Amino acid sequence: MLQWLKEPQVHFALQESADLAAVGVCVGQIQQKCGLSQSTVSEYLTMLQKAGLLHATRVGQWTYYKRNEEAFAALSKAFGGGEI
Amino acid sequence: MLQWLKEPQVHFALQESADLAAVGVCVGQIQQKCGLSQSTVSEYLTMLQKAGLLHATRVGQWTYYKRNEEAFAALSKAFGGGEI
DNA sequence: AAGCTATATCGGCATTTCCCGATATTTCCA
DNA sequence: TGGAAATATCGGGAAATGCCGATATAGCTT
Repeated sequence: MLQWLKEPQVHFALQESADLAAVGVCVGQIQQKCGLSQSTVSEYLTMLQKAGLLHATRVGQWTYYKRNEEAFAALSKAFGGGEI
Repeated sequence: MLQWLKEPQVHFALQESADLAAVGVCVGQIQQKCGLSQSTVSEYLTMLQKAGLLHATRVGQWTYYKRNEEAFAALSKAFGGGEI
């Protein structure tokens, strides 16, 4: 799921006038792709957002999620920096 | 535990003539330090070894575990290299 | 061989995590 | 305003994980 969001243009069909890379991908699209239930996907994305790994934007009835690359860079640094 | 094994000389008393950095740390020492049961520690170390993160060396009645830094480097690279 | 020490494996209980359906909430549209 | 669509939250069953004591195995030492 996180890898899909790394390159949304590659993995998701674009939604009307929405710019996938800029605004993100909505729950329904991800749900459809991964095959889990709507509640599970929503829950999961909410967790990742609360953990700081994703950024959520509510637009109308949709919530668009996209990666917070800074958080991933920090994680990467933690690994590479010998903290683990 | 993995962080302790990063610098065994710092976290463990050396055992007789054993070179901690070279051969590793035995189960008993780790168990004593982390406070979990012998079976739990052994089980955990075995898992990490099977996962490729640790290297095990049996010497007499002791099994010495040390980090497989290459595996950690690969993990770090996976994070930093955009695979995640 | 007998007994001791260090480690490994097994069976099982307690807790946590995964994932779902049902329901609530938010927002749009007729 | 009433209803439909998208998402969020709740309650709970199933599966996985954490950790333990008991027991098995391996390698001393006498």
